[in-house]
Amino acid sequence: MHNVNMKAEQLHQLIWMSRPLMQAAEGCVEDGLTGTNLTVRMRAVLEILHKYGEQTVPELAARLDIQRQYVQIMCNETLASGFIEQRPNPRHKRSPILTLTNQGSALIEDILSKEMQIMQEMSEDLSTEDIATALKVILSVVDGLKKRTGERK
Amino acid sequence: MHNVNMKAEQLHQLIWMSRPLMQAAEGCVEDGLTGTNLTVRMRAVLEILHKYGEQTVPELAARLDIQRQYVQIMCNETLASGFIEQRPNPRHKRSPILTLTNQGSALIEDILSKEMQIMQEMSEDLSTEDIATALKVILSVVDGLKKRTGERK
DNA sequence: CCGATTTTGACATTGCACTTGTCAAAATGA
DNA sequence: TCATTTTGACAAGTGCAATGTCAAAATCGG
Repeated sequence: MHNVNMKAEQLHQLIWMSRPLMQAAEGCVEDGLTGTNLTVRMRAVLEILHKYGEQTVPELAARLDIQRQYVQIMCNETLASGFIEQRPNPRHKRSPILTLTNQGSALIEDILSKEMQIMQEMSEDLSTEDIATALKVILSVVDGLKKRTGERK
Repeated sequence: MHNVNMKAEQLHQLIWMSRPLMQAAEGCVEDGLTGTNLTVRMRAVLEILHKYGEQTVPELAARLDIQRQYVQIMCNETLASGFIEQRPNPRHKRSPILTLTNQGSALIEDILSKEMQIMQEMSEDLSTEDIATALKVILSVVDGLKKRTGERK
């Protein structure tokens, strides 16, 4: 009984660390972007393109889970700075496929490798099992929260 | 070596779950607020006052880690709706102490207990140790990221 | 006690990260 | 072929803040 409450309270505490965690992460990323002419949201576009390959704006929007209109703006900015380019889309003539330019590809790889180095440094303090456990718990919590949202609708 | 990279990648994945986690958490909280005339930020004011006791606006701002000017607005809204009230501050005559009204106190207790019930349900799938481990990892990561931010300055 | 500094509340402005709505061209599907 | 959907472009609005400024009040150092 008391044990149950302790679990619940720790879970509560864990969940509300998500905001500080996000802020710390974004701050760190932003730091790594100084001198690159990239914004955080342009970096996000490059990262998805690098990870999942070339794709259209609506596909990116689905992946990022934000409105396509806004993703369009992000992508137009990124296009303007030359880190991505458009390629004709055989499947849809109005919606070109976005791909990394050589410059964009080199840049995102450099950024990601520097970020990975930070990850490695930080993971030195932690065991493989603990990290895996933490990830598992978080995935489970996100899932649980989502299931419980909007269920009254 | 390969192990090191796996740790780093899992950590990376964990960190970028913070946004979905936060959104899911806030969505769930918002759900629990329907019908209460409370907004998420008013709830935050009530929660801090409930947890740490009566205090002034600047103290609240420090606790929430946001600008006092904005906290002022949040508190004025909460004052207007009658969930908190002002009490003269013996230590500072311009800065009244904010305290929960009976109504506010009952409301936040009700909200928190409903939230705790959700926490308990979710924690059923997870062991006490795993939750503790996850919390430990997250605290460590937040700490590590913060240390590495702005260090070039 | 006094003058300099700090704290506080109030108000105004601005920025950011999105969402929402609309339109027209184009593409798709029945 | 014709109704529906997709897409890019554009406009407007929203929520959550940060930032700047002011004046009254409070505090602090001598």
